Amino acid sequence: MSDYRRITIASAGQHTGEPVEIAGWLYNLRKSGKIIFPIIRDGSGTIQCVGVKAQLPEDVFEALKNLTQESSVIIRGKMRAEARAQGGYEMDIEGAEIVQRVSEEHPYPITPKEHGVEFLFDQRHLHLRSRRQHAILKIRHEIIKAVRDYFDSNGFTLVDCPIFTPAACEGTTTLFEVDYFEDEKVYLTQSGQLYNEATAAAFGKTYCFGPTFRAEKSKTRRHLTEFWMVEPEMAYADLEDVKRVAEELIVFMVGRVLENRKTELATLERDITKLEAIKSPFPRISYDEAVEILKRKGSEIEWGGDFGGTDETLLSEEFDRPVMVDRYPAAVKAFYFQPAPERPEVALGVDVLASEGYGEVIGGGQRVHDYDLLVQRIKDHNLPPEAFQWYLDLRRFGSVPHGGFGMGIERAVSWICGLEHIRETIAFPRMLYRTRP
RNA sequence: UCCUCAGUAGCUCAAUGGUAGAGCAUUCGGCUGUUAACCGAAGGGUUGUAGGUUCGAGUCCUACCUGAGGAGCCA
Repeated sequence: MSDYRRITIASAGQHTGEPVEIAGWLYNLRKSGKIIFPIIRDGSGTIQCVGVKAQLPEDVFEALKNLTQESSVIIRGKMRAEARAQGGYEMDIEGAEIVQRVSEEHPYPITPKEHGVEFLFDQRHLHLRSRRQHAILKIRHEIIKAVRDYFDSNGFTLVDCPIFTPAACEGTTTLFEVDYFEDEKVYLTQSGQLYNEATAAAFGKTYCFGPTFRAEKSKTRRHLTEFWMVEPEMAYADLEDVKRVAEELIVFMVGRVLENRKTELATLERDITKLEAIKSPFPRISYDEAVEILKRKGSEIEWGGDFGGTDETLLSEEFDRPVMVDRYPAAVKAFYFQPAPERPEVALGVDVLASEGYGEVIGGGQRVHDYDLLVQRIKDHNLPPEAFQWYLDLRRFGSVPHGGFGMGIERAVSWICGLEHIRETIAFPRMLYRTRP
């Protein structure tokens, strides 16, 4: 058996004519009396193999012919270019070793036919093996790698933030509470931003990347209760710097996916031209202009209100690439946003709305750097000042203008993949009514 | 939390208030180029739960459970 070199299916084209073996699982099997066509997947791809009865030992042929879906198997043989095959290559079987046969008493539940959402997500641990889910998670991986490469090569230092946090920003109604030993309660983080402001003053440019938890009873195709967010923060930066970095990041990320994940995008039947349009510069409009556009398009929005999901969709329809909306009314934004100097009723915040109606993927802006103003803001929002002493310290000891943003990874994946629902963008989604498997 | 819709075989779905069915999956048989292969046969059911209306309920009514879509809130 040592004559056969182990290869991945993805590299099949580099090994035509060589004796090789692939180790994987039976994805599907078509058979026709004296010839069988097992399709094998190994995590790197799928390939159709061909077994001819006359050219194989009787026991090997029979074992393969009666193999059940998702049984693990090692196939040995030779790779061959084949125009008729999907992917362009086919493997002629010379031998096989069945590692574990799925029993017919408990067959693999996910058949090649259609299934409902509830069933598939109950079987999520197996669902991940299917072509479509595999493609999505490969693209997710590519996006995360691109995000990290972007920040790492632009002078940012990764400094991760705590998951357990004391009750702090934006009230406790959307926080998951956790018992922390005897008498103390802590909460699962909603954002690393406040901590990022501390690390930015230590490192200049930082980012954190980790899970985030929101106990919102949101039941829509855009929400998870546990999701991953990347949050950069920069010292000596203003709103324009934040917008520039957000735009560069998105362009870089989309470019990487187009460059390295064409196959996966094709599996998802993604319209590539929509992604190719995502180039600098992005349109930039103010909140005031956004409200005008929305009113013209029939929305009932009034100045001072936040955008609803349909408003975001209406806005993004106006553009072929993401649109940056800045200078929101201060009242709808969090306490830490810096007010516009010439017009304090608006905050120096920016949201990036993805194209094709996917809504907000990035939210951020410039933070309050003045001590007295921040104290006032904390009071105005009825927050307990004692909880923010360390945060106020940052305005005592060398305060500088600074800012950053957060990007939800799953929303970015959903948008780039062109998905209907965010639940497919993470291996094991946590939603309002789903915590299993 | 609110609004709308849906729960029937392992899965996807049919079934005027009148004997619960098909395709896929599984098993058996056939087929040397199949592409969600195909052809023949078999097994597989407390119709989400609890009440009610009716001679008779998968079907009509009530409550509950589970799920889906949407709203609000957000990334």
